[in-house]
Amino acid sequence: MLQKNSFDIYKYLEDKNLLLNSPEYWWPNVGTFEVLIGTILTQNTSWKNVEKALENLDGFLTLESFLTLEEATLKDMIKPSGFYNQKAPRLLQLAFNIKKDFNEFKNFQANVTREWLLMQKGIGDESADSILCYACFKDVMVVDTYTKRLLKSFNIEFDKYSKYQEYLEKSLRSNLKDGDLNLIFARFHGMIVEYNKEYL
DNA sequence: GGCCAGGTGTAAA
DNA sequence: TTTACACATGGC
Repeated sequence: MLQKNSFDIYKYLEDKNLLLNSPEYWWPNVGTFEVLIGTILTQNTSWKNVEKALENLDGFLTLESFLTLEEATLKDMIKPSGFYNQKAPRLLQLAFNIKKDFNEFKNFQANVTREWLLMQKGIGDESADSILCYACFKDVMVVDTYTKRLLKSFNIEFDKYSKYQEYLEKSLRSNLKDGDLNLIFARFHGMIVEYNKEYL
């Protein structure tokens, strides 16, 4: 039996023009500290609720300004995104550790590793990869609920996150090795999300 | 009113 | 190593 590879799926999604009216990157404000906040706030939470929280955080979405927030204030601001009692201290600890280990956000972007991210409380596989892809522009493919649901619709399932990621990245790396892989992975992820909203 | 959403950490088997 | 559960709001 012939099994689809991820490049087949990529082309299938491309033909549907799912990102026709979207900016280059589907995640808002890529390459900024705000991406880290959004990544943690959206854990098991709809993006609509995250948007409300991000609006409340207006003016505090840089590393330096975020670090001036009191935990109680932050909890109140991110309340719409849920799980605020655990997200608030985790976000502050993350910001503190970035300051401590990298001093500036741009040094974090250039030098952070997946291992460093996974040591942070509140960052697991998916959040680490979202940060690497959308905040640091690394060539990494994010695996989320949408991704798994799409693959399942093609009868493709794995038992571990890393196997999903390997499946997704492998044939794109070999077929599109001369392209901007970061942007390709980001758009692939974006198309997967839009496909879910439209068809699944 | 119940179920789900762009997961993660922890405790118990 | 796997499984179960807590975390919490807002939309449908």
